[in-house]
Amino acid sequence: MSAVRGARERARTEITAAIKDEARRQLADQGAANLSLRAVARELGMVSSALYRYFPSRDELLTALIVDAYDAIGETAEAALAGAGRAAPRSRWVTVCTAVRGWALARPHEYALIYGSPVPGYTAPGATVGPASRVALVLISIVGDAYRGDGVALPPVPAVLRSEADRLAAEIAPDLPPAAALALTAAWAQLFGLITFEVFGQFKQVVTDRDAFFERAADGLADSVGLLRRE
Amino acid sequence: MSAVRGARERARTEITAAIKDEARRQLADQGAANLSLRAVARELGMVSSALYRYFPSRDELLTALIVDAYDAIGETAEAALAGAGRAAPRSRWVTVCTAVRGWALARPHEYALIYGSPVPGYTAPGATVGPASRVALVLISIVGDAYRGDGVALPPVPAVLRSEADRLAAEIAPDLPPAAALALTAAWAQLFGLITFEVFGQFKQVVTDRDAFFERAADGLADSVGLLRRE
DNA sequence: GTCTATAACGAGATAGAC
DNA sequence: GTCTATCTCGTTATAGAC
Repeated sequence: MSAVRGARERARTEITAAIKDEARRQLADQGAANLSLRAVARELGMVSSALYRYFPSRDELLTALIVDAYDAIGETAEAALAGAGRAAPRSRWVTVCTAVRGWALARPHEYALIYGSPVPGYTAPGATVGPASRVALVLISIVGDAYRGDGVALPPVPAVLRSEADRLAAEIAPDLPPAAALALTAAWAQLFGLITFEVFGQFKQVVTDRDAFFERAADGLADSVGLLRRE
Repeated sequence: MSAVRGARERARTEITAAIKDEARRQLADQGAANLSLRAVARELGMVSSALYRYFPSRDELLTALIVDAYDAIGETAEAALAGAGRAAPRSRWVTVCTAVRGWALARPHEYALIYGSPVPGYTAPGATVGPASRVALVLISIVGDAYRGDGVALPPVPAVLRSEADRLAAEIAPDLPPAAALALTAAWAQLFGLITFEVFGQFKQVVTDRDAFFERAADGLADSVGLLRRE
């Protein structure tokens, strides 16, 4: 009984994975807006109605792909942080940024799914919020370490942003000073600006040595969140 | 004779504009990937083949929309710069950044067309390159002014990026020091990172006072390109 | 010459009967 | 699950109105 249950579960997992793999393949040449359950089914030799046993709608399949992508890029960031060991916060920052960029360049279509244009007619459910924040949490932890260590220098928060900065710090990083939480939020968006421009081709005929360029820019972002340069 | 020619020209211009307007409307609820010549024609009471008198293909229509969008955001930046008069470079920088952001927030779908995910199966022709650089040119001119004025402070360029920075400066801003050209390119991408996160909803439930947040972040970008803070 | 309309192609999606 | 009839699409050829 439980062996049967186990085999069934295993088959279900495998088929679910196959569906997502095929859907990811179609993301590449059709785009998320044109993801079609029927086409996925056809390519897998199934009939479209069979897919509904695994994903109740196209939107649910999309959500699964989005969650997977956020998880994958988040894991990449976490692994890079773990691999950076006891390096200085500034060095860990650059390592993590570079790893995130590497993931994006290797999987441009999955990157576009989570950081590109919203899919028309689709609104992300709450289930995507957690996975979506994993990269940010890694960045927060690095800056948090720095605040318990070397010390950090940041310009003061202007009066109009005092309450915003307080709220931000309270919600995302209670152990960070408000000025750092504010700077971190901006740096987070700016990091993905660099990656997006590269992945989406805006640097074509502009930046040639993109590895070095990115590392330098990520280093600059470390400045903006107050991570001290190694003496 | 020339009056007839004039009337024809006028009609042609009007219809071309109507086609683009309708296409833009469809961008909003269908997305660029699903822009349909037939649907545009139908909505305009024309037959699809008639559209080919105005746009030789669907991709050419897309290109026209992209060029229009780049031109519009570029003109917005140029107008903001002109309106900023003789203010300090740092203040002009923030003004231009804010104007660009304002355009993007007012026209999220056109923004997505030019700074969002690439349209599958479409490759932008060379004609988009010029309009695409107008915002960057405005930013370059501001920093250029600062270099002829107050003076600027930037960290030195690392050895690996020396030639990249030299080439960048030579190509985009011959009157700027290489370090500034490098920093400007990064700030350019980072600026659109901030805007993209806001337009695409990544700041939802994260940043609440987005006006003040953006102004502060744009101010930080001014730092990163070496514009001096007003004493 | 400039335009619009009709009709058609090949490909693909979709809805429903079976 | 399968089949079919009916939709969509981009694009082209062609004919005729102004």
